[in-house]
Amino acid sequence: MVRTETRAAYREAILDAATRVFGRLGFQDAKMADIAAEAGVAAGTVYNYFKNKEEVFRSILQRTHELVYQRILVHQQLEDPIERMRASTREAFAFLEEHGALFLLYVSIGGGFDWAQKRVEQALMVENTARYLALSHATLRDAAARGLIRSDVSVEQLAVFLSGLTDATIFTWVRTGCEPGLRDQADPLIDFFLNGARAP
Amino acid sequence: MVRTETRAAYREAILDAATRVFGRLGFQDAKMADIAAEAGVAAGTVYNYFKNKEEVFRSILQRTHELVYQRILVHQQLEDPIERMRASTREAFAFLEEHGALFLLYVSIGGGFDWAQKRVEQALMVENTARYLALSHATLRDAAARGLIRSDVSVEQLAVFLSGLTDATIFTWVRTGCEPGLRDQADPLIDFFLNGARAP
Amino acid sequence: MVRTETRAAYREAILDAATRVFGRLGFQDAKMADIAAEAGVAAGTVYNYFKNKEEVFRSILQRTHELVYQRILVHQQLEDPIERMRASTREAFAFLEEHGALFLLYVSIGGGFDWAQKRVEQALMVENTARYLALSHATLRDAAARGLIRSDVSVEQLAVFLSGLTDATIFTWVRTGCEPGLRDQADPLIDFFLNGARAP
Amino acid sequence: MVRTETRAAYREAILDAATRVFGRLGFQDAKMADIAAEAGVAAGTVYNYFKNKEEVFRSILQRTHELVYQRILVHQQLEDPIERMRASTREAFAFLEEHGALFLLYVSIGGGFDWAQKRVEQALMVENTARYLALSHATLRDAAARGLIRSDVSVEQLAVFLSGLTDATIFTWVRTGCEPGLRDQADPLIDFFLNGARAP
DNA sequence: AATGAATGAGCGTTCATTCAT
DNA sequence: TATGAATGAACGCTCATTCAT
Repeated sequence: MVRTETRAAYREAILDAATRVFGRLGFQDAKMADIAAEAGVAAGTVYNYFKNKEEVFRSILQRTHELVYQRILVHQQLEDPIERMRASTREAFAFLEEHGALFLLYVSIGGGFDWAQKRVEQALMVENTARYLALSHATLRDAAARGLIRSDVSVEQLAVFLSGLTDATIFTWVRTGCEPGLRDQADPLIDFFLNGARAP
Repeated sequence: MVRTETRAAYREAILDAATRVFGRLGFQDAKMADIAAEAGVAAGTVYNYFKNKEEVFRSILQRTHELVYQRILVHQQLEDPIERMRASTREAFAFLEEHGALFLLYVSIGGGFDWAQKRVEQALMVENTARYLALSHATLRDAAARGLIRSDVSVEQLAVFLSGLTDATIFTWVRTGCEPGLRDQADPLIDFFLNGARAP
Repeated sequence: MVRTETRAAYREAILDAATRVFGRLGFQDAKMADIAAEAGVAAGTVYNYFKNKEEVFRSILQRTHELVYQRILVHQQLEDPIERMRASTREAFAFLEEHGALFLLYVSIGGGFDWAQKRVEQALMVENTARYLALSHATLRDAAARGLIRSDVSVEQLAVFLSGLTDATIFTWVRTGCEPGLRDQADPLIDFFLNGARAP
Repeated sequence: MVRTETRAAYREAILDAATRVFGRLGFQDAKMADIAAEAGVAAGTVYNYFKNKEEVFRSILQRTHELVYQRILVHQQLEDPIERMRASTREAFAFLEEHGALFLLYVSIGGGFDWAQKRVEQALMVENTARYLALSHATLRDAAARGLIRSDVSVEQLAVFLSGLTDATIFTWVRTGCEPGLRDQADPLIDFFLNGARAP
């Protein structure tokens, strides 16, 4: 039992360290030696827990997605779909404020990573993104059924827009230095999503 | 004069080649040898025109931004700010449809590239982004002044939302395989920007 | 006593496992982990019995040589030196048929192993080879004394030829897939050794 | 042209250096850095001429085999098959005396090299060995047809014996320090091959 | 100015060996 | 004494960049 706990602790420590290092340097510039040093273990030790650098990265991604997903999932029981949207967005923003570096990591997959052959990662991304989208679709469908949002635009299209607004807000937050207060932007975001820019 | 033209032609040829290669492989996986081969020149020749790999990348970015900016600039003379938005978005989408690979390149900067020290690129990105934003801000300010859009949300905030909608649309387009028709999504996008998701 | 027996049993089990693994992969490609796994013990355990990988190898060699030597020794009491040769060769071939892998191991020392500094192994080889040669020399000397073989060629030279014929036969046997029947080639070999290729 | 010559010269220089290093240290212990240093080039340069370490090795082997084969081939026009055997053996021994290190290299393939998966090398070996054997078979068949050697043993079997005698002689020569005089052992060897050890 | 080969620093990964439990 | 995880030195190979021609 102790063994198992120790192993798990090592694994987590390495993932934590890797998250910091990847967040600081990006996938390519992060060296396995950096990660090991940050975790306070020998270089070889990392390989006792992960097959290679890519798997370290993949594991962080998976762990993070799982975490965020679970936290968002909690709010899906809210009756009002609009409230569900607000709560989900707020939760996602809160998570980012707590784990700033993670986002940098998240973003870093968007591009340089595994461009061509190694679409594997992208597949993983897509799969995870799909889970979020499924929640979003369900909520929007519910809202449409209740007449709360327009039905002349598909929920898929609306979900794209909603995620766009969310991502843009996050990007801007990161660009402006991750100042506290991101989570307060959830409600204005949803308001805009609902009402648009047209003067009332 | 001929000299100058020849130099310019070489330069352009290399940038064209590099754009294709970066678009295909991403910054990290693209080798200088690949670029040289694609351009039909020797590896060393690339270094007669660009200091290093990074400068090749930077130059593509700059050239592209300039191109897009000029094409968007043309529409800024439109009287109606809403029309300006529509035209600008349409123009940006049209450009992407014509130069698909460029976007991949653009995206590739989002992440792995220049993560830490090399914030230089990001500065360049920010600068260019700022130019677009300035246009966007001006248009939105104009629209607000004419009472076409709400004034209880800052134009800066609205610009963020607008760019978010645009980016999300582009992302989705790329993810679904760059099928023709992106430019047709400009109007629905602006409509949504103006009206939001609320049932009318 | 039990202790000692247990230790000996462990040692033998590890050597057996190592013989299989070395035979399968060769010295370089065989990992200590492989050997430990094959023996059903932990990696560290191997080091309780052998100083290092090299000593494991050396021990196998020694054990094998001892075994073969003892089996060959039995036949040295035969009166007729020619019969002694036949019996010895037959015995060696029989051993190889029973322990195919061992030969692979034996061969694997011929080359990559211990090339430079590590001449130690070669010394051990030479020493063991010398024991076989001593038997061979004695037999040939006996045969020469009885006028059974020519005396115008030194027994040392004849022993070299005899071992060459033996090795070549073994090599060919290995190259053709270790098919059963090697031991049947002992007599034709000795016949050739005695009579040569000249048409009678 | 100069280019081609220069390239060829580099290639040869690297192969020469590699032959010395492999001969000194064996395949495994020879480092690419050693080879590069011995050749007086940078480590990376070796990779401009050979895909990897294995290919360097393979190339040496091939080059050597070709050389020896050509030298032996010259003597195949001799009328008398026995003379052909003598000349071929003498030629092979002469080559070894001139290129001592090569044999060590040759031997080093016998074992540690490419044990399991990498049977490729062995295939190459077998192929080259086959060429020598073909010559040997032809000569022996010729001798048998003329009634010079016995016909109750297959030429294939006799070729195995002949190569065994040759290899054993070489081995002994190497073991005793590569003293000059190897080529003088060709005739006694053939004599033994023909007459065997039986007292006349 | 173009060429294309030489350069060599740099890094992911392996695995024999050690050591705390 | 067995365990099995931690260790870290070692090395093949890549590729951006330089430079002689």
